[in-house]
Amino acid sequence: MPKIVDRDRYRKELLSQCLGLFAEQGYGSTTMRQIAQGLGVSTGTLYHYFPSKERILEQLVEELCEQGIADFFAQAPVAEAMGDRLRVVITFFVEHFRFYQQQLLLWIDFHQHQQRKGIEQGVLQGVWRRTHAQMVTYLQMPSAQVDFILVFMDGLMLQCLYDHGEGEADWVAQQTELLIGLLDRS
Amino acid sequence: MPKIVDRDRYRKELLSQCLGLFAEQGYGSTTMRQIAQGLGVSTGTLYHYFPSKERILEQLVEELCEQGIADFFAQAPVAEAMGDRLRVVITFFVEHFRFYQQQLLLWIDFHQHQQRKGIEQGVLQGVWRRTHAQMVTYLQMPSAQVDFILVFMDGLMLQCLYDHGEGEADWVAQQTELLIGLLDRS
Amino acid sequence: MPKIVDRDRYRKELLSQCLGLFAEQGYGSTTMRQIAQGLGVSTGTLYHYFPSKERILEQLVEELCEQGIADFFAQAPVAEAMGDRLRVVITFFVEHFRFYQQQLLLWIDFHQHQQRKGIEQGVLQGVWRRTHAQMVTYLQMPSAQVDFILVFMDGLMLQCLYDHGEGEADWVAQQTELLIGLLDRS
Amino acid sequence: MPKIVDRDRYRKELLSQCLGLFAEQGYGSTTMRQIAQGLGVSTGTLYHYFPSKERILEQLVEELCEQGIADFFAQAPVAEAMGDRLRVVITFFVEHFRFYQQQLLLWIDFHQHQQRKGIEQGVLQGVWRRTHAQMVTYLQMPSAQVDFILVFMDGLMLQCLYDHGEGEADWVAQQTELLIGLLDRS
DNA sequence: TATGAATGAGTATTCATTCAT
DNA sequence: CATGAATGAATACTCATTCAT
Repeated sequence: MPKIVDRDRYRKELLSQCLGLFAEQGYGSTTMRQIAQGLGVSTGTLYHYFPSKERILEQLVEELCEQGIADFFAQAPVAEAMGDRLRVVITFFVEHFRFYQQQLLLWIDFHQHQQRKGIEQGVLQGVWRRTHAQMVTYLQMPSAQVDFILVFMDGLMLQCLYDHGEGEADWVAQQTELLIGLLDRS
Repeated sequence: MPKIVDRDRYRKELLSQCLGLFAEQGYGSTTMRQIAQGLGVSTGTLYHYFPSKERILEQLVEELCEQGIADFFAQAPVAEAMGDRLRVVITFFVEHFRFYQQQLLLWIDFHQHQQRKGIEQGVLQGVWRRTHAQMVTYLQMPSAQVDFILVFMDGLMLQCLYDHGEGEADWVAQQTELLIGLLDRS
Repeated sequence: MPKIVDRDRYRKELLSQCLGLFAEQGYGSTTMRQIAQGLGVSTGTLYHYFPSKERILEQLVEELCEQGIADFFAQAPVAEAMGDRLRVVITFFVEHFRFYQQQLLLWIDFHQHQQRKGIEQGVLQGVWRRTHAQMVTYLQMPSAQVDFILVFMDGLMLQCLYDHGEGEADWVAQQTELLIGLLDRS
Repeated sequence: MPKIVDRDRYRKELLSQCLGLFAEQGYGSTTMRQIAQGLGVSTGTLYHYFPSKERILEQLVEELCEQGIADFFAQAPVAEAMGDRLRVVITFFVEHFRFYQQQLLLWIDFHQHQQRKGIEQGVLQGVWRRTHAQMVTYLQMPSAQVDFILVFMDGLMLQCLYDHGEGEADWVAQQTELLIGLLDRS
């Protein structure tokens, strides 16, 4: 039994390292050899833990969904004022910016992968809806406004992909403040 | 099999059709054969117009940059009130939603492609900055607010990628109204 | 009728220019486009005069055979002394050194081409035998010695392929003198 | 499917088998598939040992240079009389006739390959010069005469390419005897 | 369990050949 | 006749996957 736990733990460890690789190169342009090299193992070992390249992508998405917002609630304090709760969300988001950015890119790859295979986009839809529902619960704001916030944060990650090298943190702070300001006033 | 007279015109025609293909499958997962098939030509013809798959991506990005926002200004009426101008922008954006969405996906692919080749991200940075500058000119709003609008629209395109099948138009309308409302009040 | 003569004359003209191309790059590594470019015509025109790449090689070999030693006899004076006749041969050979060198390379290509197609080497054998016979007639020397001379000249062309850039002429003169000297003494 | 232990040894083994293939068909007309088939491996394995077709040719030439005349000296007895030493050389040459013939053809291919790439012919020049120098040392004959011998042997290999099927051995013997006779008398 | 050599189907690219103009 | 765009089979090369060690 402990053997299996270890194996699974290692598998997840490898999996999490794949996120960066896929985000950087794109799933389709990343070879199994590159992945193996990136993880510091041989291709043979890679195939011990994952049956195929396809399954790496799929398991990675599944894994991230499980985690997902869970991490946030495990740590997010309950705040009285809505403004405070919004700040909590944004602070958390900013602190894990790279991670969410990589996750975003992964979802795009996964989306294209599903499309290629002619599969319905149910998985990502589910992720998005669960995330949305949980944010509504936490923020206690109208659904449309929560959407607005999430959409904005997606856009923020995208923009940071190809611009704002040095001044990125400042720019993100400026933009998030703008968001908070606008929502406060409403 | 008619002899093409305007070689460059035809090249651009082919190029523009590549956008949809790359957006759907991702650059790395789209084969030259698929591209050729999608364009209704043979692989040989494809190579008659483009020296390599890589150059298709690069030329496509270059081509879209030239066009870029130019299309918008060619058609956008000058409005007195700032609110009207914002509506003009958003209406234009919504009307060309699919196109901008595909362009967004292409830029992500291009970004990863550049990263793979160890090239600086100057091209996309330039595109973004020019777009920003032109929107500032048109909207006559503070730079930060223009950023906010563009970021939001990016996020919108992303979200529509994997959700909102039927009710997409409504949802987009709701969200853009929210944006306009928030900015109006400020 | 004159039309045909013209066409044929032009075909031979093109053909003769192919010799240099094949000799330089090798038949297998020379593309039809390179040939066309080298001849200053389009690939379409090339196919007006030759049905296939293969046939260019074959026609070229055939053409050269017809010419072959004929050119020599058309010009070679009849000399009394055997030594003089040998000098005539060698002088002629040296004067057309590049041509014979290219022809040599062509024959090697042709030899490999025939082998690839599983064809007997009768053509080249025939060329060689006719050449030999004619040289015996002209030089009036024993068959074995004529062979010796021809073999030596083949070797000379080969060596000059990859050495003796500047001092080639001198070296060839030295070696041919050595040949004449050795044969004289016998 | 045994796991190869000595990677470099195996590489050289494969390499040496390429000589015959290139000599028979010519480098440009030999496909990687044919090579793989000829070596009894898959194309994948071929690329596991060689980065490109081009490099096979280049490595093959390099490898043969290293060996080169070394093999001769490893076995050649020291003879007193110059005539005896010449016989040793010629005997060795005749015994390895096919090998030298194939090497000759390879060098022609390599020469054309270098020319195609616009590279100076230094490699082959070097080989030839080293060979020449070593033969001068062994034979203790004047440089010009050694050249004469080597040139003659080159020519001999060439002639045997497209003639003398059955009676080849006899003819070679006759011609080499003629060479020895001529040089003896001088 | 881990390795990396081996495989061959699949990918990008080339090239002899055709054909509408 | 001449052209060069178009074709697709063939070529060089890659890469996910397997398997002996």
